[in-house]
Amino acid sequence: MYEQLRLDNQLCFRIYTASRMLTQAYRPLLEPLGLTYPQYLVMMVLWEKDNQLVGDICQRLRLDTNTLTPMLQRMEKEGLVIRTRGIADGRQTLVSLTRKGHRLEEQAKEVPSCLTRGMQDTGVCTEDLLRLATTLDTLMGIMETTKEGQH
Amino acid sequence: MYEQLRLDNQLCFRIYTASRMLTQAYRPLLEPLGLTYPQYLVMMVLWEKDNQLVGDICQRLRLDTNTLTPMLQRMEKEGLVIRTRGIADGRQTLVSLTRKGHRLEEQAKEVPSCLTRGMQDTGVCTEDLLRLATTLDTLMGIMETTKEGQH
DNA sequence: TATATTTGCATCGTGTACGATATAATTCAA
DNA sequence: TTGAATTATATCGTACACGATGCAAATATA
Repeated sequence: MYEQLRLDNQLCFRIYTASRMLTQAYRPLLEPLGLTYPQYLVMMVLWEKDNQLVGDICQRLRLDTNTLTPMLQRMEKEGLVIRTRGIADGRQTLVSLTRKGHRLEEQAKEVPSCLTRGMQDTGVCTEDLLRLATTLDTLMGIMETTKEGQH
Repeated sequence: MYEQLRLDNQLCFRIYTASRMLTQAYRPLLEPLGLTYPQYLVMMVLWEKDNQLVGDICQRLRLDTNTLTPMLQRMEKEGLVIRTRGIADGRQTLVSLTRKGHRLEEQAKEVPSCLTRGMQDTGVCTEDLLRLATTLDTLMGIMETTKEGQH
């Protein structure tokens, strides 16, 4: 029995599980909006700035086109976005919000607080969560650079 | 523009991205073993204790049978585990390591240190990572209880 | 003890993730 | 300027995740 292979010693398993649990926590809040969690992320990117290229969204969410293209196609079918071929550069695809997609922001703005409310008075202080965010940013920065080192 | 909908303010997005990046970091280490990251988790559970029920593994990894059953079937086809119907209780399925599955532990024991080595001298101290783990545990504990409150 | 309920697992359908490959538009180079 | 590399997306195949449903074995109940 190797100590380093114990599940409880795996930071990665914690992050993996926390990620799934958070997505599940979002589900009941996003279902009324007709969004999955990854789609909600795309919408946040577009609410921040409309009319973005597929590549822009890829960069922002750190997802590749092989994940985003089908997702955007589903969102287009749902009437949330429109995909138009680039005029200047014919290879590009521009993603824009529809009126429906824009309106959804009003409903979505309640989602974050709904999720946070459930965590009030439960022992996690804001300070802990800020530190969590900072450490994750550091960790991701490292993984970003070590990944590049492999090329 | 609602401040609470800014992507950079989303703790969940950080955890979601960190989880994907970590899985990607594991990939080149696990590929020689013929394992995906979720399969590696199953193997860790079985290396800790052989001959476990599907339900035991589900509980440990917080995954449902609709995820694990197909995964275990693939692993059985790869010759890593054997699934046998429970004798005492005919509904149960017992998952056991094959000789090949056992042997894999010897190779796998190098994986965690390989991953950690790349992070040496990069600014994240062990203390930060321990705090990260603690906060995540607290967070998951909260989500566990608030989820139950919905029933 | 016959039937209703529960339990443990499997199956199905949809939506991500992601490596690999394809394709068309653009740019580079000879 | 024409063919070769590059770039921006798209498509394909495989493997998760997970809600919903199915099913047989076990248990509870009348």
